[in-house]
Amino acid sequence: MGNVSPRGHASDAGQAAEHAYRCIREQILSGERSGGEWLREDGLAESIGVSRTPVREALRHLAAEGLVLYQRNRGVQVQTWTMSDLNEIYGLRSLLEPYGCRLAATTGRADLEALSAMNSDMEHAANATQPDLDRVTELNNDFHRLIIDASGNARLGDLVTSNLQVPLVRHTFSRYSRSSLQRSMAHHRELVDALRAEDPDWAESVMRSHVHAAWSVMRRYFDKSGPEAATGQSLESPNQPPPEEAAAVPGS
Amino acid sequence: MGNVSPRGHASDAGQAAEHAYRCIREQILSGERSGGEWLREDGLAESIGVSRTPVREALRHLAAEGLVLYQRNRGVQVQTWTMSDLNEIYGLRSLLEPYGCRLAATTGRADLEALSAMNSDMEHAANATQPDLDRVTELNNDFHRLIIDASGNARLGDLVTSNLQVPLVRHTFSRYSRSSLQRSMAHHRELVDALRAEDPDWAESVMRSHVHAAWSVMRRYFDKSGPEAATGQSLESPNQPPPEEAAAVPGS
DNA sequence: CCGGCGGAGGTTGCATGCAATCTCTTGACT
DNA sequence: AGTCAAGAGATTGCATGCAACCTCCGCCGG
Repeated sequence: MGNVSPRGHASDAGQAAEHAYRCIREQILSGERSGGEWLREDGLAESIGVSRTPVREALRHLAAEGLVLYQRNRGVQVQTWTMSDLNEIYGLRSLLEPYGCRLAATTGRADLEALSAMNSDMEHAANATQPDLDRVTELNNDFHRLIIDASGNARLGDLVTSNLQVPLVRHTFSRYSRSSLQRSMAHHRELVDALRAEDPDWAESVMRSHVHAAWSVMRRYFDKSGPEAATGQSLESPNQPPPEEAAAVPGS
Repeated sequence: MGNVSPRGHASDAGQAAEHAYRCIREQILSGERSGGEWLREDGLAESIGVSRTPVREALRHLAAEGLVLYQRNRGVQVQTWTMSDLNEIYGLRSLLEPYGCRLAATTGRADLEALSAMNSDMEHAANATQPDLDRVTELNNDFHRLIIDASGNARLGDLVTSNLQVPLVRHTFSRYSRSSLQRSMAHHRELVDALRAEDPDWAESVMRSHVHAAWSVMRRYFDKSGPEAATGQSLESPNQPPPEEAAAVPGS
């Protein structure tokens, strides 16, 4: 992520506010902050080393992105993710990512060399005796980002990264079975081929399959483990505040 | 617009901040503030009657939505809209709105009575000897909003209203020819029928046609008049004769 | 035992003050 | 005349203080 939003509407504020925003966002996305947890302005300000003002701006920004829940005069808490949220987000991603991929195939603006290199690195990291899943995740994000940027529709990239982000995806690959992981890699290779062929239909189809496959993995995992695993609560301290019923919602 | 965002992530802040946000947003969307215009915190604060702090928060929010351009230590200015922006936004709307409409047809959660009533009102307002285009615009927005809300995907509505808004659409109907306006009304009636039939393909198709038709009108107008008209600069004059250029819009 | 009430503690909401940064003008120098 | 530089003015960035509000606990009355 550059210091400026892709389209250049530059929602980055001053240094302190921007720093606070990234810190808090990173903590939420990484699962360091569990769903439902209260984010106190004072505490965050002290831990980040700035005053409350930039922290407030960061929290507002995160609220606009839907990562935190704002409640007037009460504070903000980390958003909790239900099965319904997951379905909403993947439903939209399965629409937008293929669209971006289709556009990228028609513009031919994608850097195929870079994409190929990422895939190689990714496979290397995934197939090692001790797979480096964090590295895989990072490369995967970059891969998707590069394609969506190549679509030429800057708002599309903004939408996906700002409004359709879920903490879970950070640990997505730790939930993939070996075969699912291999299929994901195969999808990536096929995507590059489709882009090279400049075949919009092909590219779109592969990407749609790719997203749906990921969706399936998440759904299965979510069903088994419940929301608390998804929000990172179960990966936290042994004793955490009462889970606040995050309620498994009947799928949409 | 309720005082709470549809999904309930409640990005509404305190009274002053929320009020400032709505004031400024309204000024931008209505075209009262022209593209490129600088928005000074101090001036806005005084005109709204609050201090700079809530104004700053409002501006940050608007920056996240892409309505204003933030530049560090320099200030914010109203976003300028190019043909490319228009295409990006309508490209995404032509994807998301039909999707929402499809979902609404499957959930059957749409209030068909209300939609029908809106259509009647809309036609009445449009067919009067002196068409009330502001009223038509308002009803049209409500109509689309209701459908997208009925999709059951709350994020979808958020995305469209928060990230895919353009000042132009406020005056969209003043740019419609009589025949285009009639077609738009016909689309609306057909949409209700498709929803009543609970036919996802039909509903999706009609909505896609509907958005593409609007896109075409905007593109044509934009080409002729240039961006400065789109940002509201040229609409300041007291007398606004409905252009009524008899443009036979090429069907999608 | 249960429900309503009031005060204390804690947290956010907003206003204000000051420092940092940018812009624009003025002036001197080449 | 053109270019560069320095200073004044203006504007944002951030910190802090105080008021408003919410929550929670203890207390009283039924």
